[in-house]
Amino acid sequence: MPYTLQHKKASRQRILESAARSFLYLGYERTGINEIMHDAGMTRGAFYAHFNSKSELYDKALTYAAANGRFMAYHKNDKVGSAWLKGMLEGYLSQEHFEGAETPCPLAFIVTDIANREPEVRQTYTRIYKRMNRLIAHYTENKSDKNNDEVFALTALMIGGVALSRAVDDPGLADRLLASCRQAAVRLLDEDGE
Amino acid sequence: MPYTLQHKKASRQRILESAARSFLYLGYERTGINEIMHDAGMTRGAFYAHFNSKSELYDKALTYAAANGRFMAYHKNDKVGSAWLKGMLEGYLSQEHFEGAETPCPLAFIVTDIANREPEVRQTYTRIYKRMNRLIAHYTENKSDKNNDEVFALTALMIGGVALSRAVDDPGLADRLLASCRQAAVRLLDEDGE
DNA sequence: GTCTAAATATGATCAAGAACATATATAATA
DNA sequence: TATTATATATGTTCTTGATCATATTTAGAC
Repeated sequence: MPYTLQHKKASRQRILESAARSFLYLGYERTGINEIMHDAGMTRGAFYAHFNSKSELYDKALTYAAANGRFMAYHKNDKVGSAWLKGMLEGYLSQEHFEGAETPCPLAFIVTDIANREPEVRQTYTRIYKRMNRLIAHYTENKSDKNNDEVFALTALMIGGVALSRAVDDPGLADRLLASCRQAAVRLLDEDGE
Repeated sequence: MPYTLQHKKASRQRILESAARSFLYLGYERTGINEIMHDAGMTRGAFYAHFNSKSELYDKALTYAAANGRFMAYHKNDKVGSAWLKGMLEGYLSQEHFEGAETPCPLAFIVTDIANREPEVRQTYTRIYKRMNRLIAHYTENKSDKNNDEVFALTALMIGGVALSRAVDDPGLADRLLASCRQAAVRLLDEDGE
């Protein structure tokens, strides 16, 4: 048998990394297989030994980006309760996140692209979104036993804030709007805590 | 002189309408000049008598969509203060808005597409976004004379909520998250009012 | 009615990019 | 070292779509 299995796995990994970066920053249509493969140190032909289509790659890259993204990074640390929440908010609604973070949150970077993608992709996106909410709800420790739907507003605020700060032309405006979102997010959290 | 001037204006109008719809719902790359012109009752050749490029059309369609969009529609009614605000929120964060409204808000429908567009387009987007904030701030009537940056969080919540509800796979989830956003928005407003 | 300038239509060009088919290079095994 | 299965590379096809050049139609002016 040729080429060790880990060689192939490493190649696939590099493809996923470069695909995730490109898809998140340039969107679906503007990223090409050629460039992705070139960034991964290969040429286009090798692509089809790893994935069946561009759309499938998008799906896998989305999952990959979510697992390694800014948000999940915070999940790993050992803070608890509101300390975790505030730290996560600071990081998520930050300047570094929207401009050039290595691992941005796909939920925020490609919200608008998702509606036109294949059903599988939308399903993947939805799953990731649900997980994000579930995770935050866990840290919120809502006393009342009603559902945790308040979290939806918080995540919408986070995702909207980051997406907007990226869209907007004016860096100063981006900073101000992120600051405003941080404040509002904390306020929403404090109320829910009661 | 051939063709009356209003004839040309009417054609341009139809192009803008069909372009706005297509750009908002399908995004930049998935909408083609051919289809836009066909929807407007012409063929591609006629396009260049009205606009210089697809990118220029996008810019103009964005402005057009903003002027005729869901948000501006509410600006015209005669409600005042918090009545206006709550009505606007109900309409903006509504099911009809994210699924198939004739005139959706471009800020929410194409947030993520903007970062990769030409500078002129980003400038236009930013201008529209600023106007939205200014308008809401006007109705908020903030007592304190500090800046009105709290509005940024409100609009981020609105835009994020609508964008997410469109992305998500599950209509029930979309409804719940919109409801959550409506509640949170009102809460944010009530606090600012003090 | 004829003429003319501008609006619209048709045909052609050109580039980009996904997908595939075929070639080559690799590394484990015998 | 020869073999072989598989990873990667190269060349090609095909489609799509923006743009442009050239026709044709239109409605007002003479």
